[in-house]
Amino acid sequence: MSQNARTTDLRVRRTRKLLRDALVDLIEEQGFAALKVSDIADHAGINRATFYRHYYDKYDLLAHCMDDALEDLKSQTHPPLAASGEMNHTALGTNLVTMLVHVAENAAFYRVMLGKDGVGTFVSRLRDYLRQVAAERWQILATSNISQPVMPTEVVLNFIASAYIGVIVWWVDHRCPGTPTEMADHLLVLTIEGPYGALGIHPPELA
Amino acid sequence: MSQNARTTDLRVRRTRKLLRDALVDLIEEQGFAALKVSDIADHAGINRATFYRHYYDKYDLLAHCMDDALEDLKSQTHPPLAASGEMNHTALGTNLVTMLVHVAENAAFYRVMLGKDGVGTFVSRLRDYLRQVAAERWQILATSNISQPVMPTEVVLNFIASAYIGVIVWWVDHRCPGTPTEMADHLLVLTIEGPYGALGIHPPELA
Amino acid sequence: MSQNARTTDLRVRRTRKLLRDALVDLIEEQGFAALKVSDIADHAGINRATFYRHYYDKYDLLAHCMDDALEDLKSQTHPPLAASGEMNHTALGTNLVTMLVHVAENAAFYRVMLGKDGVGTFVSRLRDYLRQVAAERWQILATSNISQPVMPTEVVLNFIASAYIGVIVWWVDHRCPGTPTEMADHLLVLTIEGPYGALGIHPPELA
Amino acid sequence: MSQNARTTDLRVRRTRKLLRDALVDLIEEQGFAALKVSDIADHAGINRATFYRHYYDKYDLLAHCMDDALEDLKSQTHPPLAASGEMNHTALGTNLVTMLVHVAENAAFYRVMLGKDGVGTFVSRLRDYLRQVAAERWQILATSNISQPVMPTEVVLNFIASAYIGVIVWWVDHRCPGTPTEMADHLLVLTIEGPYGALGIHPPELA
DNA sequence: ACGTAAGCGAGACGGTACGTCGCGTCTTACC
DNA sequence: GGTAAGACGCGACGTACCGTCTCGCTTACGT
Repeated sequence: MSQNARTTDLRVRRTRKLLRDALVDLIEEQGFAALKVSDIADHAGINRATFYRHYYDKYDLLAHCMDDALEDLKSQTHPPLAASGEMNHTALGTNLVTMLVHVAENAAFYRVMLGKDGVGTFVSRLRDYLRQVAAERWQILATSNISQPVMPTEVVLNFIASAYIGVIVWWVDHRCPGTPTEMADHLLVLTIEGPYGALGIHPPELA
Repeated sequence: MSQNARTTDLRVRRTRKLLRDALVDLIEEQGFAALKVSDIADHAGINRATFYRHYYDKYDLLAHCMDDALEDLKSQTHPPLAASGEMNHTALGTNLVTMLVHVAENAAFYRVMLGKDGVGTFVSRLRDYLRQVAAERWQILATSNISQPVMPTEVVLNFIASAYIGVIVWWVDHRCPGTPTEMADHLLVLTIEGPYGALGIHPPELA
Repeated sequence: MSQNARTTDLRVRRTRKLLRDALVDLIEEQGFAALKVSDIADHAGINRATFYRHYYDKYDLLAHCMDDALEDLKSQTHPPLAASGEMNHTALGTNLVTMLVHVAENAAFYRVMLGKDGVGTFVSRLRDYLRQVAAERWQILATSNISQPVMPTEVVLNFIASAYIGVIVWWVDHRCPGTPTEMADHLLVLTIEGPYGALGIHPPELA
Repeated sequence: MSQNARTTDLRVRRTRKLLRDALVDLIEEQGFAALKVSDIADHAGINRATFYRHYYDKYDLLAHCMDDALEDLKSQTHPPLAASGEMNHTALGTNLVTMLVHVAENAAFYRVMLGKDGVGTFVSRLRDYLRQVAAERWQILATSNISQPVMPTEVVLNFIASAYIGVIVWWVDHRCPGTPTEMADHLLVLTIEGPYGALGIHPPELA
């Protein structure tokens, strides 16, 4: 159960991989809540008792899958800092593209985790991560672009993080139309110019 | 089980109300997944077998609670059409305020349904509703304010709907700071000027 | 529930009769153990709640049916005492015939109560009654026909009582072949000459 | 559930034995009808769910107990055929003794199964067996001892089989007074000379 | 390379919750 | 007052899935 770093036994690694793959397959078919441990074990061609040698329960298995995915995601994105310490707008866009590429590569997984009947916990964790990324970006901008915020920063960060997830959900649900780069552009426009701007609306009088 | 509108028997109505109240109470304490039917029945002071005379299972009970909440929400908001057929910006803001008041009144329910370990289905349904409202709004604006959209409308609608939910989640999780009117203002600013604008950032060059 | 003698209300008498008839009908079809109160009530065309106004449960109803039957049986048989105080062998045979006529008239009831999956309690009660009748007969005979018994009287009485029931069971199970008088003759022969004698076997040496 | 002959798993055999023993104990205390599966499981120190892994319900368990007992009984008695093909009266008596020894050894079981509130099915099965044994005996006698029967053989066989059961019931209910050999003698006398003969009555005139 | 400790399959078991059923009580309305 | 209709508390039912536990067999590892 320990998962202690670098388990080396081939059989163990094989078993765990089979189980994790089975999990994603089955969540897609039936949703996570409906899954039974025996389903997962059967689908993986693994004895049920063996499942318990590696994971406490299906939630534990899921958590490890989420860890893997988020670990992978985090390892590919880096702070958008220019050498000068200023905002590197290119890096910012690059990060978005990187993230969307990762999502596209694991489209089945994200569709399953974020969609209707998705896994609330994963949504939460992903949102937290996006918020944190946005916060870091804001930290950098704030130093160079001082201004008085008209609302709590937290509100804006939650707005952005959730909005991004909403777009990602739509994207994977529709089998990732367009390229990651195009989607990243859309997100940047939405972030900088706002939804109205993205729709081409230039509000006349309103505040 | 029939649930046929306007069940008249007082005992039946009483029983169902007790069960629905118990559900919300307990989701708050333990989360929905961890709930047992016997917990709900006990907390409601109802026999477990009686529970099954009214609902198939806890999911059915939950669905009815969601129906009630969304029904309530929808009945309070109305299309922001001016008499002239033009966009009524005042009505638009009023609708937002109305919605937030409703959320604040049912803060416990929304905190529970939308938060970490929330109920994916409810998030979906609420998002669908918000997207639909946004779509209607956009229909009205589109006729009077023609312009070429730079991205699929669907992307923007999902962006907005999810973003609103993200803000609502933050709001109820922090016990609804500020007034509904202030929050509605924030949302309008975020929608019209975008997150950067809301933070007071006026991006120099980026298009 | 009181059953107090001569309940006079016509509706009550009608309800009880319907229920008792329904009981016998249904025991025949499904056996007593498998019966539900609602089955009985339905078959009787009576509301289930009304059933409980008259009987505690199906066992109570059954007990009353058994009481009726045994009451009826007992009221028709009389001690086989001649005026002289001696055994009246004619009366003895007459009693048997009377009993068998009663059984034949209630064949369905006895078949149901005594047969495979019958009601143990009724078998017991009937056996007790037969044993008591046999004991009385023996009392009379014993005074006039002294002899040293070779085994406890109780053994013989149980032998006879059970044997009679066995024959009755066979008789009603085969739809009462022959006349009650013939059966009574058979029983008398079996009782007086014994099974071997009844089969025409005259054992050479034994005993 | 398979019960396939010679289940080899020690745990399975142990569990089934515990359950069967518990059943007999509890029938004695409360009667079969009043027993709950949970009572049996508790008394056996077995989880209720495990009960259902081995038996459909309490009736199934009972049936298996009856099978065991009758199997045991049958395996100990053998046809009373002399080498010459003639009736072996010694073997006949020996069989009776064997049977009564078996009954005495399982007195609790038989008291419970045959007594008041006994199990009708078991009484039936035992009676069928005794009738069959008697029939075989009669087959042998009939060839050597031709005579015209005065009543259907079936009547006599039922008479005997039921009578024997009646005596057995009395015997186990009174904690098996006397020796099996003595009881066997009584039964032989009753069978050959009849109840009147056993009581020392030599009926004067009646034919 | 090979003996041995491990991982594994099979399946019995204790346990908990499920959804159902039938009981017996009660209330309401009708006749 | 007797009855019909039906909600309800209660408790047992039989099932499903969980997580644990042997018990042998097989398989990769370490010397």
